[in-house]
Amino acid sequence: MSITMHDVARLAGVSIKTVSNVINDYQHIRPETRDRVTAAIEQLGYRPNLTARGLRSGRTGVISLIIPDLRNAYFAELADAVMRAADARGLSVIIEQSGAVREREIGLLGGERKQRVDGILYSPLVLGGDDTHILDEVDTPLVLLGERIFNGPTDHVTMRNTEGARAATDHLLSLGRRRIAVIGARPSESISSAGLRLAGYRDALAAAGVDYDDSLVEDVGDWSRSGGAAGMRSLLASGARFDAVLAFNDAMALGAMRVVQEAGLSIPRDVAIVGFDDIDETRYTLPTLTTVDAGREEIADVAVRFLVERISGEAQGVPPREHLAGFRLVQRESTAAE
Amino acid sequence: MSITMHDVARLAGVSIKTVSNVINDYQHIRPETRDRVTAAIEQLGYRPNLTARGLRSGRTGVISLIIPDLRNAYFAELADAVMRAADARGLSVIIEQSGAVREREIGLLGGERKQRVDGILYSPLVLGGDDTHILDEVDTPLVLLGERIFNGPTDHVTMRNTEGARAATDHLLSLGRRRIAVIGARPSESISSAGLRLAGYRDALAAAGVDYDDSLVEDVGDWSRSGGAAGMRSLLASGARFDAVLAFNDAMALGAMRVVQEAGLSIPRDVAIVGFDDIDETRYTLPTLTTVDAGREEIADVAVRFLVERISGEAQGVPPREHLAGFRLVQRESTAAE
DNA sequence: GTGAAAGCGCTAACAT
DNA sequence: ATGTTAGCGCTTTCAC
Repeated sequence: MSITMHDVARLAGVSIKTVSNVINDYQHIRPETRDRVTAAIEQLGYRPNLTARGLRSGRTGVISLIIPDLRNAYFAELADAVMRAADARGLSVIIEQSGAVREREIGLLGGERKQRVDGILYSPLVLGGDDTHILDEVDTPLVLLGERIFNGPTDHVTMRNTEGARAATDHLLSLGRRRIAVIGARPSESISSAGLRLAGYRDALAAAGVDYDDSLVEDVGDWSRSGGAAGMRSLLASGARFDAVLAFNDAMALGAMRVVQEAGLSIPRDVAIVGFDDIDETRYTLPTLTTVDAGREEIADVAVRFLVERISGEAQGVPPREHLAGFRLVQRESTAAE
Repeated sequence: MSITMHDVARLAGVSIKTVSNVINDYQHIRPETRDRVTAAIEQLGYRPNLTARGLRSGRTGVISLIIPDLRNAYFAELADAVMRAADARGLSVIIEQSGAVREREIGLLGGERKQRVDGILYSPLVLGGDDTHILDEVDTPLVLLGERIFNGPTDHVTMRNTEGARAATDHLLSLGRRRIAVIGARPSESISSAGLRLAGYRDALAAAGVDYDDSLVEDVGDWSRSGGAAGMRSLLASGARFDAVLAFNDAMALGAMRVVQEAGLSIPRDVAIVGFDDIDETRYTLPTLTTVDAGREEIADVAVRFLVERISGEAQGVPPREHLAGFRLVQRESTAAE
């Protein structure tokens, strides 16, 4: 059916080994032989069969990215960054959505399908520290993303959650705000985005001598727009007074922003708002949203690099690495000084 | 290294063919033999090697989805829908981003990488009708999405752009609005989302006896939030009077909405707004956005089905099919009656 | 510097 | 109903 190395070899009058050598840039080939082979490849429009190469070499040239949901802007942007980083190294990316369902999150690590990939970038949302052992049983190279699991058996790339939240809170404090509400806290969790960000918030308050008031801290189910909206409604209904809000992600910040505006309050005059993630959208809302860019690009670049180093064996024997990406507070209208 | 069929066969005391038969649900196997093999598979934790199967069968079990950019919410949601549809059929999806760059859009159809997939879902944004011949040269099964190319050599799944835009315009007219601005038009293009939607707008105006006024029609470069914002700024600066806006996608609608609000106008009182696409976000903005759900799920389902039928040969000889998904006007606050 | 041949793990003829 | 065998297209020893 399609053109194989044999066809090329025949046309060039060489053996298939020589064709293989040319394709793989083997050094010791006589230039004229190389030219003859190259010409034959050109003439026939030959393309190496990646499946056959994969069977022989054990590599597929594909990695997978396991995330909760592409409809979540943060993950869509992470996926974009990962695909660019992978592309730069000649890798394709299969995206698998776990839907933040525990069984799927675990199942995706074990199924047949992981056979199709050389390595996995794994961003769990449900799995926690108690599940670390699950990673031990994965024989495919894997780089962990996020903050659900620390000190696992694999490389890990994540962000400076605590420092980022602290910087965001410091910023609000610097505007003279003292009653800073939080949306998205999960007091029961310490090792999670929520827990780490809450710690940063508390650090900043403590350093400024402001008391922590848990009536200002909202636990919402879903880190979505509607979750943020619900959190804000609950805050308003509680009668608590506040002059600023730190939402633990941008989606919640935007949901909260809507409710604040509906309530007739002005942003930032009555309530200043800061989000987290720096999703694209935050530059176009009314008002634009101050947020923390937690280093998505860097996370993607380093994660892909770590994975490639594990796949190639370059990093063989190197103990699990941990990389914390840099962050940056992006100031926009939602916290503009008057 | 890993467990193969031979290992299973040896343990079960059968030949490797029998193991293959069991795995592939071949009918005529004695139940006890099947059980023995199944037990051996279980015991060894055997997983078939998909690469080897792929080499042998010529199928990879992977399809690719070529889209402009995952950071665009419409495409992120399309990708989500496609992945669900593919998942239901046991297929994995490789996403490739063209970045809406012509060379990449064409290049992705030809490179080595397409070898890794059984079929392609192709959603070009730059390629046009003049490029139809490019599709002729693709030997991999391909289903075309979008409205850049019609009557091409492949199956095509798209939406009812004209009818959707007409319904949206009819809705605005039914509210008594007569000066309906358009954002996102491209008067030079007739076969494109912009052209088809503009036609629907004009149809509705004509049917209602309202004159078409091209000072109300904004051509913006980018169908993004910032494009929509720029379009609205331009409209306001022009001094044109309008009491409604039809934006040709939701991102532009949201950008325009921001500018309208900044200008101190009320939505929907002063200006009613309708978007197109029904991205998730439109349910959470302030006000929520009336929009056209153009049948994204249906598009994904049908496209994957068409592709699978082409890959399997089921649809061999069937001439290129065209499917137009149903649409639905989703009424929300941005066009609420007072 | 190049060729011959083995075999990656599987499926599909063909046999039995 | 099950076993034998021959490749799928490539890379990789090992010769020469």
